[in-house]
Amino acid sequence: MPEGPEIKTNSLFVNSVCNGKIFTGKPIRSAVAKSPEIDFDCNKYTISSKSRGKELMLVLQCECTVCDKMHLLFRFGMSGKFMFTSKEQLPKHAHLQFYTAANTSSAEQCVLSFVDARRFGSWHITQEWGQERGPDVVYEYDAFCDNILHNLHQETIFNKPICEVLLNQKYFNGIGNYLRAEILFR
DNA sequence: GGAGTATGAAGAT
DNA sequence: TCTTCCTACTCCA
Repeated sequence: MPEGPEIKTNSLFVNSVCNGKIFTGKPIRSAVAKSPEIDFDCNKYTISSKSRGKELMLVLQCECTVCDKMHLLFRFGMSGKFMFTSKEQLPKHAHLQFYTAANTSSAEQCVLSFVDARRFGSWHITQEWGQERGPDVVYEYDAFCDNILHNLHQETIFNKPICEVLLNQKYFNGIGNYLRAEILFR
């Protein structure tokens, strides 16, 4: 699933389902996950999201003034996605789980989870976007264009078949195999 | 039941 | 440039 548009859609989805919700407790990591534990044990926090190319940033914001925000950078690999379900319907392959507080407006406890069947995806505790990845074509259109126009003279990068150039994430952050195929076909 | 396929990308050669 | 990580699904004998 996940190339730029799907990452953006996932980010909008997270913001939609988490709007007005309070989350609680330390996020739960599955036993087989390779990405780090999240030491953010907060009684009441909110979750918001933003995206840039193939990366999605979750922001955990504690309601108290004592705790700091925590930023988590996600890459989705080949099969990553976010889901929001009841605790009872937690999907298989939910490798990082954020639980809503039980006493919020909805009666049952819900879970925002990062689901990734193939486990090629990852998360990192950082607020920096990937250093080797270029601007987002939607959210940073001018920077996206400038980045390409100012580097077009670099023959080792751009003097190649366009089907190879389009996969260079330093300039086309968010383009993957299916998008380059669609773009070149059209 | 086995072979082949899948939207990523780090690490080895 | 090749290999590896991993699961789910389709197709075929």
